[in-house]
Amino acid sequence: MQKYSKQTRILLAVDCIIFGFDGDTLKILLIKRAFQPEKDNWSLMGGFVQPQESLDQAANRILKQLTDLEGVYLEQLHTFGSTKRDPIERTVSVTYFALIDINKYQTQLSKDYHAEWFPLKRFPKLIFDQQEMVEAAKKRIRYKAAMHPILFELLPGKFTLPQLQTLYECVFNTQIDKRNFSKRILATGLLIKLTDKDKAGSKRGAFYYQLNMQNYYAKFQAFMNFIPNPDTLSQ
Amino acid sequence: MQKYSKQTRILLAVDCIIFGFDGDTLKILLIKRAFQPEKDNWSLMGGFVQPQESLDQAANRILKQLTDLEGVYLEQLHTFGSTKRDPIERTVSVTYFALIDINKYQTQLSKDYHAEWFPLKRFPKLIFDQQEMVEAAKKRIRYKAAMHPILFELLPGKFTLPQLQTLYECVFNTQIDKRNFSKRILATGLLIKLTDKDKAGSKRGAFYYQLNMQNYYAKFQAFMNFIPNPDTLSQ
DNA sequence: TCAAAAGTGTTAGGGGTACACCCATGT
DNA sequence: ACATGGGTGTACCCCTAACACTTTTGA
Repeated sequence: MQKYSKQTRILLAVDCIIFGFDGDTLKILLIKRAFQPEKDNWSLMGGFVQPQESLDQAANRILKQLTDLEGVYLEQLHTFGSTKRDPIERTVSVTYFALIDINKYQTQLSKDYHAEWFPLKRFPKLIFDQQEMVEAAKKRIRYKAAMHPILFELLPGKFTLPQLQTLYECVFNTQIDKRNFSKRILATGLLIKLTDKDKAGSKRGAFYYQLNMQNYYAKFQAFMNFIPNPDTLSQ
Repeated sequence: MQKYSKQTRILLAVDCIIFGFDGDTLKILLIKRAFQPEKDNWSLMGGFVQPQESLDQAANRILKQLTDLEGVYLEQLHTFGSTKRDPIERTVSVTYFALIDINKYQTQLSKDYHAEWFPLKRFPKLIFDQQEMVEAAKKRIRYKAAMHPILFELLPGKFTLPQLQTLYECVFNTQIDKRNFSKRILATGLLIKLTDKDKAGSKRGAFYYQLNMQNYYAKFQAFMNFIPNPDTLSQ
């Protein structure tokens, strides 16, 4: 027996929801689709899974194609497989979301794909069921950021507390008291205060911080309190 | 243009991690694989995705095939797609986990598939990468149960507090003080105390409770406190 | 009457939230 | 000098965790 002979093979794609933060607003990176159907309409960056690559490899390849970035935070989100998603031919799509430092993004690469950043609160209609994908990604990022320190992936290596707070406020669409916020964040031991300041945002300037990588990896499981002394809750 | 002509189609399977709770131990339901490769070895229940069904439909079909149950808690977990997972032919597997009331499971159906319940702490070696799938499911169930009242799906309609506590202790592999546990659980408003008792577990008997479905649906988002007044964190 | 599990209340401490003022600096 | 955003401390309250005894009843 060499093959599962009677079974149907299906087209498999990967679509990436790419998040960035410009200091003010959470954004997603969209492209103009280059081929039919829905040519020239706004779409997530995606591509078909190739025979010799894993899903994670496909996602990384697709992300690199558009952003030229490697080693960024990329996590599988959900697989969408309703039979009519793509009108041309049934295609199952495995979605990933990426968190990138928007400053590392090379603007010129956008041209090849006619890519643009759009605020998460106001972006164009997307093809197929991609609207639903973005919604799922938004939920997941909130969900995860509520318990794990993933939002740092959206910031440069050096950042200020006001920047970080704005990011949290964006993601959770809420207002946070800065005194409580800084206490809480600093109490995690995740941050190292640097000696220099960012003078861009104000006259006085705000101190830069960077991640304490030891604590960061150790505490990635973080913030849980429903169950006393659980065995593991990580991931 | 009628097809994405140059792309490779891939075999797509669904595998289900089926959890049950017998009052004492968390268990998973495994079958003896009926065909090559790995014939007669222990495996998750799975099957290929058919051309005219969605992934959710495939998962429900597969679950029903083995358990005859419908409408049970079933959630997509993760999609496994390394190229060498299945030695015969590349197969991407979308995994789902199911939480079922073990009492509703019809033992006789097991015979067709040579199915058996195994304690999550000690189950046989599984085929391919299914060990990893079970690990992922275990993590996910803990993760989710820490914040959402999903464990009720593993219990019958009427259950006692000691039963519920044992279940939590199993899932999180920890010991919980019963006074604090009952206070916390009852404070959620999710439970309705019934007038009759379960006399099976003790001489005195323990009161039955059932879910308050209004509150259950309303509070499914539950237990979060990192961010004050978040917009939404549901899922 | 004894063993085994169910059920219940109090206290102390820590963490969270609410809240207001001073500081540094560029214009 | 003043406007703008950065930075810090305290008090109160609630929630959590720790902890022990009584009740019921079948054997």
